[in-house]
Amino acid sequence: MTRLRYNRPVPSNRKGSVRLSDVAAIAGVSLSTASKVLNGTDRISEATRARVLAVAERLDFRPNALARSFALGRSRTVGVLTHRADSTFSGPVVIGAVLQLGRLQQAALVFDEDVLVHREITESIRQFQARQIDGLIVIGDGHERRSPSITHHFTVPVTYAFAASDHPEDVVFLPDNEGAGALATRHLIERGRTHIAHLTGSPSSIAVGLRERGMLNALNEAGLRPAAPTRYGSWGEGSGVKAMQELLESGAKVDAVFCGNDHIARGVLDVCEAKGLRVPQDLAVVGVDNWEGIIVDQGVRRLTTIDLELRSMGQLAAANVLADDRTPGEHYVPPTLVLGPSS
Amino acid sequence: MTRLRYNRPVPSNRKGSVRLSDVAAIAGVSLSTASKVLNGTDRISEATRARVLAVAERLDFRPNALARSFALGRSRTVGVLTHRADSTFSGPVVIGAVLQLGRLQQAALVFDEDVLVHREITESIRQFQARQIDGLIVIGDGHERRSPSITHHFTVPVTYAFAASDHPEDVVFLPDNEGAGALATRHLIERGRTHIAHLTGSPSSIAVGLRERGMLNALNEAGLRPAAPTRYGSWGEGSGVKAMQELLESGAKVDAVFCGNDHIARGVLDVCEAKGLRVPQDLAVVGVDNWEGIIVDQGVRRLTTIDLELRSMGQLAAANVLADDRTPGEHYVPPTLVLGPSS
DNA sequence: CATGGTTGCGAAACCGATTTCGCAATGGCC
DNA sequence: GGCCATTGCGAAATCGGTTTCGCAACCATG
Repeated sequence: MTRLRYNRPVPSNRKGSVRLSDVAAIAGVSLSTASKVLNGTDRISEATRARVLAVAERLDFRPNALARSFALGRSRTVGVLTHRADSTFSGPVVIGAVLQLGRLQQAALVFDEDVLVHREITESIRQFQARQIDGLIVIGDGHERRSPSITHHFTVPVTYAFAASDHPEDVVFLPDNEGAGALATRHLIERGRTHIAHLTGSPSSIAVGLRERGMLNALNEAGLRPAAPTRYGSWGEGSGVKAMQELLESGAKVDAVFCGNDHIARGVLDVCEAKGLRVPQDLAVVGVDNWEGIIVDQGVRRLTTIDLELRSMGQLAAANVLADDRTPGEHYVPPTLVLGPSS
Repeated sequence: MTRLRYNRPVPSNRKGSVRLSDVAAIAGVSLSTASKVLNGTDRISEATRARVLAVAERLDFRPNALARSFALGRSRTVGVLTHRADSTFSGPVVIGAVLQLGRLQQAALVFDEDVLVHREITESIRQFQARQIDGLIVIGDGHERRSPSITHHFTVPVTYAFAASDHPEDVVFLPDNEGAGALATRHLIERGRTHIAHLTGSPSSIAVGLRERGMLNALNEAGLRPAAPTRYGSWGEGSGVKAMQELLESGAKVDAVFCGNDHIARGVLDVCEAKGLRVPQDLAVVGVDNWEGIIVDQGVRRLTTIDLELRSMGQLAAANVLADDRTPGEHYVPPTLVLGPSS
């Protein structure tokens, strides 16, 4: 009767994990052969392949990612450079990017720089280089300024999101403000509205101009014209109240308003309630940003709104930076319509 | 006249980067000595140290992080396991954690699991192990359920945030709901209020119970009692409207209300406006969540509110998982008071 | 049968750091 | 002067994979 052979773990490792050499030894092949089998490179006979795979499976072999990275020179880590990631709108972009990276088995090394110094090598850039990142995602703050291009500091792909870069060959993902304006307007037209006004924020904002253009395009397609001159203001609820009151006082015939954001739209709703205007029967209202979607889980949705798909933008940027075909230039992320009771 | 010696790069590397061996060769020391100088280990004469450091500086030597990780067996990567990271409240926690990790030069490998199967080895866990993460942060969804403890699957530290684990020795960071209730109430008392009511969400929520207790404690300290029985409801604005109307109809004397969240508080504000109650003179209002702070950049703040500091929670969890002293048990993140015009 | 190409696999170099161990020189002490 | 401990430094092993190169066996072709 033979002595029971206990299930002694195979490796004599420091961490007790199974190494490729363990697999090779047990399968009776060389290290190189085992490696080739696992990676599918080079020609290997079907018999050997099967044997190695079986042993690897049995030992639950998991290649040491650190050794692999070292040998390949690829870190499976992507740098993410944010510009005030704690701002309201950047958050979803960062989350979208980081989650997508996770799905692609890539770690994210996220640095938040207060200022992006133009074309200068910052400490963050040096860190990224030292860490041998496989790619870099630069996430802006969604404002109008172009980010300084830092692509030339890297040999790995760099993708920009939520702020244009100042180099035309860079790959950039941006919200489609023009599309948002068109989407909102077409929706209102489909709902039978023909007298549509635009109440929005600061006229100096490029985004405002683009949404305006999108709206005008959609109106033109339908042979319509704006029901009233666009009213500019600030981005707060109070501004929406004021703009709506003035619009009503102007006596213009209006059956729908496209609002620059959801705050303004809320202000409009408040005025409607105060004045006894029924929404959407008397006036349809569409906002932008979908923050009811962000904030409200249990709350009641009051608004139809345009979601600029910031999370998708981060997701697309992450997928892009690791992709093979990266078309240079600015890519616009299609917005979506979120239906609510206001239209 | 000697020929000009061009600034030929030193290394014969594949990536053209400076290796430690380059530094050592030029400084005229061995690889090991150079390594010891750079890491401060072992005894080295001042002269050699200075020489090596000077050369390293001159060549702009940056150690290859991949080789370093491999040799040390530490990946400088922390796993982050989220449970629906796109939910409203988890987002800030994830952002806080990821940014803090970046500050600590650690990459984040973020996996989002739809379900955390109790104590089972999921594919995510296997991936984390294969990637040799240096630590793991488990971020819950802020709901009441305890996350299943997965600490035993890892040899590296595991820290939980935003959901208790079901193992008492785990390190857990949670919002301080009791503290939030107390903070809000003390603030109202300091403002001279003595008739304080509580309008909140579902009575089955543990968070609600804790906030209630915090409020009662603070009232007791001041020798006060609630101005009215707590009114429960849902978490939406409509619920706040209803509760406030009922409170007024009940005839109770009330000069302040503590609301379960900012939606409810908004509903209360609306009722006040409709009934001609001045805020804060006739009625002070405090909410919870500070979503005006999250959402509004330009908007006008209407509410005083309690910020549960979710971002800080992520930050603390990240710092903790890499720290040396990790006290087991549940740690409560102190909430902050955000002053607004409603109190 | 000679030749040349293909197939299957292994030995060894390599990636770039850290770390162990040992040697020689130096210094202190009796 | 003799002995031992300390100091300063280098040779070589190590981490665990990937990859190059070459060898031997086999096959097909003329």
